[in-house]
Amino acid sequence: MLIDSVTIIKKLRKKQFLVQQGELWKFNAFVSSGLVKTFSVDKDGKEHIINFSPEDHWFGDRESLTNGTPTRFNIDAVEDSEVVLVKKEDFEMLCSKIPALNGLVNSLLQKSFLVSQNRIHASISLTAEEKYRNFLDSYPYLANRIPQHMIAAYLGITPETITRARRNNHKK
Amino acid sequence: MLIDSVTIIKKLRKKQFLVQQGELWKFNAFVSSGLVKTFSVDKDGKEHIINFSPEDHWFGDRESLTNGTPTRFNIDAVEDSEVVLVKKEDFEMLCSKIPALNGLVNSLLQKSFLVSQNRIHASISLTAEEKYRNFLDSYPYLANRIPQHMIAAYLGITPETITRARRNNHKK
DNA sequence: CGATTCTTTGAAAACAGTCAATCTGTGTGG
DNA sequence: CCACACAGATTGACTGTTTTCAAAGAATCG
Repeated sequence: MLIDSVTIIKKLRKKQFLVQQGELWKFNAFVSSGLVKTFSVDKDGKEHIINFSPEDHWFGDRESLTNGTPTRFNIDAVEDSEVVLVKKEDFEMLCSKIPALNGLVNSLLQKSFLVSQNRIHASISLTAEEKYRNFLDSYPYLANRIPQHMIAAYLGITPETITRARRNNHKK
Repeated sequence: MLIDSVTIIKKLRKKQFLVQQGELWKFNAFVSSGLVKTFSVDKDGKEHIINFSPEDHWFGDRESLTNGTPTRFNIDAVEDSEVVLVKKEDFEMLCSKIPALNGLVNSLLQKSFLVSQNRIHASISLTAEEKYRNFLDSYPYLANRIPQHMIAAYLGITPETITRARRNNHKK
């Protein structure tokens, strides 16, 4: 089958890297099961999480993919996962043979953009506590799959602050 | 001409609203001259700026446009501006008559997404001072057109913090 | 279990926000 | 052209939130 011939199935164990900063990223990627995260590591060794991608979500570094520049991010598995990779050229070939794919890509891109915009809005208008509660509201199905320190790294706050936010929330 | 027949030219004076929260946003919009900003106002009356759009940039609320929901944002003019509006239906008509437009839309969307992602990354990994310097580096041509308190509202920090960042920076 | 990873706690320090007053510059109307 | 008003920027003192650090406590997993 056409699609099968260009897909690469890859199993990742928890904590296994799919790509590391400095490498080139050449795929459109899809999580068929599990959960992967995209993150950077700063000079102090701290992780900053750009994105969580659970099953049925597309992911990858569009910047590296589009511009051919080395990626600034790492991608690894939060849980044991299975991902499907399609090389950029193969994906473009698919798009030309299956025009409807373009619409799909477009709507995914649009959704990603809206999600990003909401995250920005939360990021500039909420307190640390509110950011955490907002995360729980937005991703209730993820909250219990992701360790607290990773949620902290995603929100740009510390794990301790989350602990304290929970304590406060409990009292209410 | 085809395009002329569907464009609406609108002049905005500084501080004039183009749309306010709660209304429906039905356009694809382009700044031909000047500078507009998209922002929310919270319960304390504080502005949070989602985006600055200078000349030659597209803007609008894609969420309201796509989903037909009332917009959560306001858009007004930072400087006297001229904007070009194309109604959603007209724009779709143009897209069907000029297929190349779809590619343009897609690449604009992709660019917006990458910009958003960088902003998120800055937002979760930098200190207030670093965010300000990063803004100056990223948008040197905007920094002197936008009052400091608006840059603060864009970065999610206070104008006073920017003043102090400048003072520190000067000493170096 | 034993080891690792994750979370919680408390105390201190750093950071950024708030508030109120002052200073600066700009533009407008008399 | 001046004077005044207004918006924006700066300052300093203070407050409050968040981070940092180190230690101890859960929880999880091989």
